[in-house]
Amino acid sequence: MSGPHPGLLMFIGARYVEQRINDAVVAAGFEDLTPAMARAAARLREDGIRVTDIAEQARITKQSASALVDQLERCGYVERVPDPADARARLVVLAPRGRAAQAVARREERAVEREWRRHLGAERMAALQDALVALREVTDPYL
Amino acid sequence: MSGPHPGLLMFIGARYVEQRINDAVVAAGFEDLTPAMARAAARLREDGIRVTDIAEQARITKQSASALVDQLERCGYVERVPDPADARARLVVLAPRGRAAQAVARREERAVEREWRRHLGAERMAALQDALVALREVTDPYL
DNA sequence: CATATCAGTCAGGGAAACTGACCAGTCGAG
DNA sequence: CTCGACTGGTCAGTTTCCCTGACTGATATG
Repeated sequence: MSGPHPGLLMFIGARYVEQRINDAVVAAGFEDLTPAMARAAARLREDGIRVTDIAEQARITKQSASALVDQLERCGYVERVPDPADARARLVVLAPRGRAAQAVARREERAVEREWRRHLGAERMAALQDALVALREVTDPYL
Repeated sequence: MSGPHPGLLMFIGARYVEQRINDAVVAAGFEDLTPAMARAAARLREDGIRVTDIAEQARITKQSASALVDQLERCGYVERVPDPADARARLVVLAPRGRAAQAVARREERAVEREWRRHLGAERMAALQDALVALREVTDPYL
């Protein structure tokens, strides 16, 4: 019919972005940051997040999330601080090193976006963004 | 600026499709087919394919590809037959059970596409497809 | 205050990928 | 035609990532 399935095309695109960002972060000297750690770290907010929430958003068990946070903590990317609102919980917050790595990742993300825009033109890029956002209503149970 | 990065949105969409297809295949009684096996099996062609080529296309090592084909073979989805053109090689071909599973997967794939088209409208769906195909020139080294 | 719920850890296991070393068949150059 | 380089594939061993199940301690609810 109309060529490859959009799902496959999205997979290719998503893999490309992840690879680009990972390469950039590693090249910037953060060599101990694995893709899985990065995926977990991507959920971090300024005001901290609970391990359980990371797990839920990333669709992994809290044990897996906890192990990844362990690694991130050991490598100095994050810290665990007590949650003032709930004595059972602890908040995962970015440490300075994590903040630096995140800046590199965001910069690369923007670079990829610029390249795509240059390749597609502003119009088609906007159409892509629009369609993807709209699709999210169907494909993302978190929203 | 303009909401989530397209790479993330693509990831969400791709994960959704993979999940839907996997669920459908499992529901149809192919419960021993893991996502990794399915990803390898998706590369199969009517006329057979070499393990090395599966590895290259799926971007995994030939050892990993070989292990997945082992599993697929053990579960009756594929067979390995000698390659008439090269005595070193063997061709991986679909067995009847694999053909049946593939039919289910293709049907679900089309169902997802229909749902997306209904949600977006034909026009935006076409724009999405168009942009994704164009992006592939940038993101897919295989083309 | 008793019980159910929730945050998180501990222990153990399995799937899927990797590297490195290796064998056997094929191909091209001398 | 044969010898070295290349290629298809396997074997052995390891790592990463994620899972289930059982558990502790803190909080919330009746």
